[in-house]
Amino acid sequence: MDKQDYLQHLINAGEEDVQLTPKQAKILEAAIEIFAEKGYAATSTSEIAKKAGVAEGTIFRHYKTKKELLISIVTPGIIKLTVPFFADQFVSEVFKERSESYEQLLRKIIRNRFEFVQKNVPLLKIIIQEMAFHEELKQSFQSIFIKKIFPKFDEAVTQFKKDGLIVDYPSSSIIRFTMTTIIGFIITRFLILPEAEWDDDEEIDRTIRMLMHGIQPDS
Amino acid sequence: MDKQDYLQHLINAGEEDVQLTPKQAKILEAAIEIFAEKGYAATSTSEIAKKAGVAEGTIFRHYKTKKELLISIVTPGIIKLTVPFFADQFVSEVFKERSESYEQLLRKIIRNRFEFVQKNVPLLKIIIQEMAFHEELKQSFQSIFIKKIFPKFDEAVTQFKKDGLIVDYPSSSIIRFTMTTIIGFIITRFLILPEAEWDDDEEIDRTIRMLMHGIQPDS
DNA sequence: CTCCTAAGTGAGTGATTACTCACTTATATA
DNA sequence: TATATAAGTGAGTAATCACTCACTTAGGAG
Repeated sequence: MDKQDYLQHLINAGEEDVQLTPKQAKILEAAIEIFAEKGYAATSTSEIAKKAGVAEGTIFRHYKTKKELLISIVTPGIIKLTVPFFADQFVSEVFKERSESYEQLLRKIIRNRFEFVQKNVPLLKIIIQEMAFHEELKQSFQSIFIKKIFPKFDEAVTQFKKDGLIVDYPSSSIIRFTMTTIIGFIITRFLILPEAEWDDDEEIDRTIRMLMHGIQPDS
Repeated sequence: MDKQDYLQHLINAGEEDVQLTPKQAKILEAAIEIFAEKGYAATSTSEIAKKAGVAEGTIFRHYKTKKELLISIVTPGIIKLTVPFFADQFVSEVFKERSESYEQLLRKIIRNRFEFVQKNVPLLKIIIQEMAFHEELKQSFQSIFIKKIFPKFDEAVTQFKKDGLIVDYPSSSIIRFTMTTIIGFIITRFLILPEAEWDDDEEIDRTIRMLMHGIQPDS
């Protein structure tokens, strides 16, 4: 597989849940739940089988190893988490419509990813946890980030800087600050303090406003 | 143990490395390294013993269980990570010297924690990873945050708001934004992209400036 | 009905696991 | 010097692990 095909292959992986046996779907469902709760290494295949209501051998009929099961969960998960940045219309088009501001773009991104994470909290937990320990997963993500997300972000930021709409710092710093703000909010909202009372619309709005204007009073 | 003593007991835990046997120190050292690299659940006690150069039984002479070994690493780690917010002079005094701004306070915090993390990257990895799976650890941290960190932060933010030096949003939003910015930077710097080229002084300065003034151009 | 293949099963296996225990060695105190 | 206590050891153990395999069941093609 050459490098051109690599990302396409990854993307296709996002749709591979089409031809799943009912029992295979149950296995994935159970594995996601338990991996998220206890972590991959602390989860036994017998436990997954029990929760999925299948024999332990059935897991290995579909996945050669326990690790292959993890990968078949996380890799499509990474795709789905980052796919808005793949879709050409998402960043580039928004960026081309000059009427729209960087602030508008950020609002779209944060709302879009907020809703995705809301529906996929356990998946996000697994991705964050297991990327730290499995080199292949980290590299899948890094590859996507470097080839797809960063260039588009960079294109937009560079243009907005040129137009004098955002501050003239290095793009890498602006992108890092932007992403940690958005990701930090989403992680706080769903992983760290999911049970606090959140006015989501208000908080998204304030987060973007602080990102754009900082925490000094309006001048 | 009543609740008053609880935090004091946690703080004392930070100094318990005084009366350590040489072999016990080796065990802790080895465990920190391997836990950080492979995760607690994927690490065997035989592996720790081997790396520490001791017999496996020696580990259980000092720690009743493998989990007790983890706790005796992470709990003091949490203390050391958060202790600047305990120390009365750190936040409150800075806040009382009105000549100093919120920006100055943030610079002190970010520099101080930057240097601590720099010297304790594996420890930070373990804390982040294992808090997700061990309820006691999560609660230790939450207890410290709610009782010690948040109130002092809140006191400072409220005063600065009153003085018109920072924007009049809810303190919880300002604190969340401030913390995700600082933590996001430190995690990016040491865990996500440790091998990138960083001009640390410049980047700390820009991070605080973006935090204070946002990413719109200077007005 | 006869193949064929894929899906599903669960008892079985060798390796590894956290932890124990009877024992030795070292240190301190009386 | 005698004695007690703590530190250190490593062979041993029951439990659990990921994975295998001979087998059954189901469904579709000829």
